[in-house]
Amino acid sequence: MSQDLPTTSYALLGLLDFGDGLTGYELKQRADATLRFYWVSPAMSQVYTELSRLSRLGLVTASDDEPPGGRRTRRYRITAQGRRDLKRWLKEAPADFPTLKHPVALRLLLGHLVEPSTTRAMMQQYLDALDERQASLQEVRDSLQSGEEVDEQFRFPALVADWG
Amino acid sequence: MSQDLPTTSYALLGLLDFGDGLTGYELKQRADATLRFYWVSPAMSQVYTELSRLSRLGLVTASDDEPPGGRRTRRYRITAQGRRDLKRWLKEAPADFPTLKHPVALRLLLGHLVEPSTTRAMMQQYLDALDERQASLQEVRDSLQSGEEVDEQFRFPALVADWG
DNA sequence: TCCCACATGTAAGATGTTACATGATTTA
DNA sequence: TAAATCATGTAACATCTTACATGTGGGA
Repeated sequence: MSQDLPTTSYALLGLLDFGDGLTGYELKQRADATLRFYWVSPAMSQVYTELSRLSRLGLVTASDDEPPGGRRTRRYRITAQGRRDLKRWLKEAPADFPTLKHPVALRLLLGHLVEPSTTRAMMQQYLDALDERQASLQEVRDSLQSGEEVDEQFRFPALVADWG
Repeated sequence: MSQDLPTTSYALLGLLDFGDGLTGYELKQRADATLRFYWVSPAMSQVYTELSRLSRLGLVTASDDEPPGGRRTRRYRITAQGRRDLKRWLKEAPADFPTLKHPVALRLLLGHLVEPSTTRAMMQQYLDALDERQASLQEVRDSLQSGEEVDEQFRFPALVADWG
């Protein structure tokens, strides 16, 4: 019990900790809304696999709701053990470096291979998409009130925006 | 021929394009020195697997150097086909968003679970490590002269430094 | 009635890591 | 002479994605 899990597991566990009693589907939505800005938002199917692992390890409990003639849903809650393990991980895991995968920067570096116009077109495409993303981030921001988190979430995309 | 490859393949191909005739070992070093700032630097073993794939696809050629009684080395060069495919990728691939995996930010978000002192300790650890990283980045910077690339490379860690 | 959002999973496959295995050359 | 660096790979495994399969409920 309580071996080391991948960071994604702890991230999901953490999301469950302040939004208790979620379905896998809802959890994925939370992940898309928050996690994606400083971690990867796992695919739907991975959320389910992760949840069944956490359940197997006793870090979450599942409650089966199958109302007569209704739709089957399964709600997950973090257990005391889960909270314990999560805290332990927060304390003990080393402060790893952020990993950035920036395809646009990569291609900019290789830009000497193609005509400047192509690179410009790519950047334009990127900036357009950025605008959309910023808008969606704004929504997330509006939906929160606690100051601290927002700062952190906002920082990265703001910096990326700088880039243009 | 010339299907789509993962971004990492093109990244390595690109590195080969301006540092021709490298061994797998050297390629890995280049990747560590430059790629890691805006992409992941693949593990040694993956570099070799990737090179044999690229070789199989005809995008690179390998020259076997086995001097009598000496150490076996294999140097890789990008082919015309490889350069063509790389250019095609630079032109056609969509301008994907950067992906950030930021364990420290993640744990900051979950910080309410542990005592502030623990969080502070983690941040301190992180900042210390950042200092080292900045120093190593400075080296890379010094070893280059062309202005453009440096800017891009420098941007991210500088922003991360902001964070403290 | 048709489509979209909700809801849950399985299977196959790609990507990428760590551990293992081996050996030569250089430097302290 | 011992350790670090150079050099190349294989095997096992973990992570994560896409495609597939299935079905309910609500709204246009």
